[in-house]
Amino acid sequence: MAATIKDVARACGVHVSTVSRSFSAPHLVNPATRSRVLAAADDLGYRPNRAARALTTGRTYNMGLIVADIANPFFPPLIKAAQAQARGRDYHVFVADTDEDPRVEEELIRTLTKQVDGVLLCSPRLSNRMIERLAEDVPFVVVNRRIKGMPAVLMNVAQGAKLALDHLAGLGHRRIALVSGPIGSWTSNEMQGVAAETPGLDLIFFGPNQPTEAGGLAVAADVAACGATAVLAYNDLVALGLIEGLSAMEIGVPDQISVVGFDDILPGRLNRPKLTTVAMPAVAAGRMAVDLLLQSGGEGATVTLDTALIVRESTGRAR
Amino acid sequence: MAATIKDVARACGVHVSTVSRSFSAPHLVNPATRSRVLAAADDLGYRPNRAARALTTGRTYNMGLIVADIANPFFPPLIKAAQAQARGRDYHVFVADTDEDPRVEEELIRTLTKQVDGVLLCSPRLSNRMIERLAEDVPFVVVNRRIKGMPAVLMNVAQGAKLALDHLAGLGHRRIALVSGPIGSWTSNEMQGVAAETPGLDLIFFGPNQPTEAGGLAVAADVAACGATAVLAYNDLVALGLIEGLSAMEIGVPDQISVVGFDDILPGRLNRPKLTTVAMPAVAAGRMAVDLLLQSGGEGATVTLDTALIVRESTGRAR
DNA sequence: TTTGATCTGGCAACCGTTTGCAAGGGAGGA
DNA sequence: TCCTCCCTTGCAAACGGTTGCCAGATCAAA
Repeated sequence: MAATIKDVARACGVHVSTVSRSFSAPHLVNPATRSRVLAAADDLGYRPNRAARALTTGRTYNMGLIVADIANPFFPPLIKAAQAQARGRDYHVFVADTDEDPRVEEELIRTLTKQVDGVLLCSPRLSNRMIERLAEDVPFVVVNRRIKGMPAVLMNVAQGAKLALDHLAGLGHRRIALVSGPIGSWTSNEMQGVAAETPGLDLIFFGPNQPTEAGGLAVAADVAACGATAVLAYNDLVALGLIEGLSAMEIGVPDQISVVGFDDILPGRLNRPKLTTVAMPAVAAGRMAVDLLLQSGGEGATVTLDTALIVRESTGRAR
Repeated sequence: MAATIKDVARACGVHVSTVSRSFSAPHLVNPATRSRVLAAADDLGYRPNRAARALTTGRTYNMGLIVADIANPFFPPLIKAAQAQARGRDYHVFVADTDEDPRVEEELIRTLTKQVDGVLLCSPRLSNRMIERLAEDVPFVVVNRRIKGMPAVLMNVAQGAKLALDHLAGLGHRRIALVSGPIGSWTSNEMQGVAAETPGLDLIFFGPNQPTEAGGLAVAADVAACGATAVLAYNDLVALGLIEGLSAMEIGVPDQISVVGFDDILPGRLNRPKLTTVAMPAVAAGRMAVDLLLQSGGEGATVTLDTALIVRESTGRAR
């Protein structure tokens, strides 16, 4: 159907290798010949078959980007940043969603392995062991996970959590609920770690939870019952679900309970009350991850990006 | 590095073709031989190279899914549905985002062409002519666009717009602002068409606009100034931006202006006031599009899915 | 035992492209 | 005029698989 390198070669009476070189090693072919080839190629609408090329070169100029849940508004800005960055390097990004299911994640990685030069693993749910094993077949860069010897882009969650807790403490909150995320989440562990070592706080842990609005909605009653005057939520979706649940119980935010989220996603900015949250550098992370993958070729560089507290309307003085 | 079909063949003393057949044509090989092959393959961690396989078979078992903007919460549910459906058919979906840029869209399609068996084009921004031309190289299914002879999944926007306008008319609104989307948007045209032929309405058109919160924010002042008592927005993001802009001007929604959106995305459900909107069947559309692509192989079936009006808090009686 | 049908597995060509090697030709130096 | 050397191009193998064809083996029926 579509024109191949042979068609082009035949059309201008040269060998296929000359056509090939006209594209990938122009200095090896006579300028006059080359322009004839290019003209013929253009005429026939020829475009090199990247998959076939990859077979011999070993480079696909594709990279995979695996996220737990595209529907979580935290990811799209990261994805877009990664795609834009990759495009600038003549790479294309294939995005896939695992539905928060480690088995799907593994299967996806295995499938992708041969079709990409590397994979960006965002907030993976697989075990470190499994990730290390899979890394033998294809280079990884992990985002929001620390794995020994593997290039990683981390967001300074500990810093953000500390900022948030200080903010709450400054408003007079002592008894604080910590609504964590799914099992295997590095972010969740970081948050809990910082909280646990902050002195003078009376913490109540809730988890694991789905990292979604539904997850927040589901724990709202428990949180309300535990007597906390403030909540630190795993992410903004959870925080929004929580606020939704609380207001359904006629519990005002921030009048009766203050809520802080993580991520700084769009719905949080539009919500009433507008959500106080720890902003995660998703765009920078997407860009960084691509650069790391393309540069390092697997060396274990780790980049940590700063987070920032954005105070809006969902936090107030403790009663 | 990774094991190839040759390694497996050598490991159990058979020819590569026997290994190949053990996977892709089991009935042609002796069960005993086959289990030896499978054991050796498992042992070596062999997985067929899909790209290489595609070279001879012409089938990649991949499909592309191109959207204008992943960050628009309308798309993720559609993407997830498509991925899930495809997974069930042993297909994988590569998602890519065009940043609302037709040139990026074209480039992306060209790149994808050889690496996938077909492409799902969601709300494309390319011209019909260009899409028809590209369709010569790879089968398409378009979502939310009608192109002669090309399989399509449409959402009944006209129906939804009519529902919304009737709702507003029933609340006593006569002067209604229509805030449209980007140029080339089929959805936008459908909306305008229905509105224009609805009698007894005093319509003011605003457009084209970016299909985002920023787009809504940008026209808020004009909409406020035009004297309309109600607005039909291109999508929920625009509606939310509009509400944001209006409330910054101390104009209450729905007290002074009613707002209806399109899509029914999460932020709209969480927003205060909760957004009245026309729900689009994104999940069904994602599933349908995959089925159409896999069945038809390019025949021009068209599926139209119903929409529904969801009345929440952003619409009220006209003053 | 012969015949023929049915299985099974090897051989080799092919998919579209790249790339090391070598051959041909022209130019420049001796 | 002859010899190098470089530039340009063709040849063929390779990448990792699939598949049509053929030959040998097996087995049941005659």
